[in-house]
Amino acid sequence: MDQSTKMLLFPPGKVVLYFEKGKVKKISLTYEKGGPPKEKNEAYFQIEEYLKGKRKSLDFPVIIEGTSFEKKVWKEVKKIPYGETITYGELAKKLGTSPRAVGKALKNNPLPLYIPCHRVVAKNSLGGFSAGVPWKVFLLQLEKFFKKVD
DNA sequence: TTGTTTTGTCTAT
DNA sequence: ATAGACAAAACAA
Repeated sequence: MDQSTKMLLFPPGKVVLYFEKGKVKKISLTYEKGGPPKEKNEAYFQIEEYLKGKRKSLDFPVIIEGTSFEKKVWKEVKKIPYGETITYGELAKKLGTSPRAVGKALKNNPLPLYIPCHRVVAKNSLGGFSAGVPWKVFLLQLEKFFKKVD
């Protein structure tokens, strides 16, 4: 990881991006305070727009490292449309595996937001979130709010 | 509602 | 090999 910087919007904290060879390798959601990003690049720009509700999909160069199973899960998660949710069980069914295994893979997601694992919820509750449930709640509400807007 | 069992994958012995 | 941990779900009572 050769660079990282931070950005703050109104959310629970700030978003930190880690790069390698110019590609985003890890996205970290924290609860610290921080200012806007000092480094401007496409990934920051897109995430900033996303957090303002002005952008509904993220697409920038990333490096994804994980087991083949995890990659399979993450790929499926990336298909979930903005503002919509799916349950661990439904996702597991699509992949021919178990909800428990899906949760485990999502927990390991190195690129939250880019891989929108916040859109995966439990059948009768929110389910968990590696960065903490408040972030999940925030992201779901953000998308619910901006879903209708152009 | 609450426990208890079932479940696939991963990590660490 | 095998045992234990999980961002879950299904079931019994």
